[in-house]
Amino acid sequence: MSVVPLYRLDSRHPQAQVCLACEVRRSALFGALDEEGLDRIHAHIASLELPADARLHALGERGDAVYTVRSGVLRFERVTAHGERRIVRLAGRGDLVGQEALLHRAYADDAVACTPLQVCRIPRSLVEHLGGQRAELMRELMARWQRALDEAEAWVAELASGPARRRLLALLARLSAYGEDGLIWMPRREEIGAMLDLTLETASRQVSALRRDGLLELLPGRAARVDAAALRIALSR
Amino acid sequence: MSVVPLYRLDSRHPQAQVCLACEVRRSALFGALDEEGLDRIHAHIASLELPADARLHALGERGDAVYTVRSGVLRFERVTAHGERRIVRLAGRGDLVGQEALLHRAYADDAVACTPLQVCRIPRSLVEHLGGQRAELMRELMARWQRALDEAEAWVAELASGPARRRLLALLARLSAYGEDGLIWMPRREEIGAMLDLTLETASRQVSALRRDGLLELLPGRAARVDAAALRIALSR
DNA sequence: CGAGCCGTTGAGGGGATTCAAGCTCAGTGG
DNA sequence: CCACTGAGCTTGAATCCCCTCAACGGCTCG
Repeated sequence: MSVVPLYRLDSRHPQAQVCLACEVRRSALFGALDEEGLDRIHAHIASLELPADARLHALGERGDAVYTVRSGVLRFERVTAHGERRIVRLAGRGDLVGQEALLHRAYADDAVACTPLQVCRIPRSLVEHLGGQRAELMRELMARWQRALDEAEAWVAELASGPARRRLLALLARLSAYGEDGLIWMPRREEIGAMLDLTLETASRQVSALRRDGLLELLPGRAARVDAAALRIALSR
Repeated sequence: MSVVPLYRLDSRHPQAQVCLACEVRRSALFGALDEEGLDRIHAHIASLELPADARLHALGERGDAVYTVRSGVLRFERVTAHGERRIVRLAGRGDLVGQEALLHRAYADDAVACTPLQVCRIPRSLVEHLGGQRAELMRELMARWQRALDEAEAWVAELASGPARRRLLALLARLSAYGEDGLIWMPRREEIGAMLDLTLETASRQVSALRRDGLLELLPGRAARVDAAALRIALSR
């Protein structure tokens, strides 16, 4: 895990320059702050880069920071009462990760990078400090909480029901939303199983079927290209 | 839907008396407020009672209030991209419902009473007004958001995976948490199907099997009694 | 009393799992 | 250089669980 401290990149507005220039500013947590607000953020935010399969935080751990995703995809995993690993949610650019830290609570699941990941680490103390003064920040926080809830509910509705083929199609549709023009992160078969509640063999068979149908093209290095138009058609019946 | 306005129950502390006396105060949204804080809440909170199967709010609707559950169980429903109704989450005493209203957003799902339901209706304006002054209220709000997220993730992990019998056992375990000493709300078979992604026939067969095993006893009027000890044992293998 | 809703149970078929073998490919070391 | 190894993926065959289609019973209500 490589850490890039963001302070002192500019002597006058140390963090401000970085956050203003941030590629995800409009969708990021501090997008709600004006320049003056950003000016108060000094050396508190750090940019992290994680390789794929690295863990951002662990279930049961008590953290003191939340993260916003600048680029990449990450997954939230838990172990069920019966000892099976299940992936319960994904997050991508602009999403907030590890909100439990704001409540002084242990993280509810493992957060693991799917792709190489860039995140901003925001200490709880900073949020608490700014939160008191800036109502927009609280609003933005609540909006992100709601987005996560929505994602989790949509997961139940779309990815956890119906036959295997449709579940996989729905998963590819979600992954497409994180990628660019059809280029997606392609999970391992065992991971597909953990997301859709299938065995890895069934996942493999379904992937093969979509490849035969020309809907999906596997690329080297855990990537793939999906035919967005064909995907929509396949999903609609 | 019967509405009981809560103002003027006491001339000096109109709402305060009610909220202080509230049976769920410790776990309710305004439990974080002290007496002085409660004193500022005048005629703004109303107590509602809904019969079973009544809708508290509808998907797509823009509301201007959130609700806290005082008693009863309610469910959140959505229609999938393929037109099937799915139940994605449950809420019970102390849970917050309709948070989308705080963000000026449309509700993300239907909220329907499972049992006769008592809720407090809290206007958005009240939360906005108090939220600026009282940081504890914001904390309490965030905690409830996180609880909902946790519930949704647990739903994915526990109720949406494994064989039908285990899913039903997991569902009964959750329902037991809402009820008292084994007395639970017993969903219709079709509703069990909508929660666990099963057909109503399969749900019925599994219910029958649990009855034969002495784990579950059906009572008149959509109620049932579960053997908590036997349930734990059955779940653990 | 018939209509409709809800629940139960049966028979048959289909889709997912299980068990198993073989494949590709990258890394390792003889 | 190439066999050796192990991880990930694919495919086949048999089994099993759940779905589909169907019939029927209890109950409420017009």
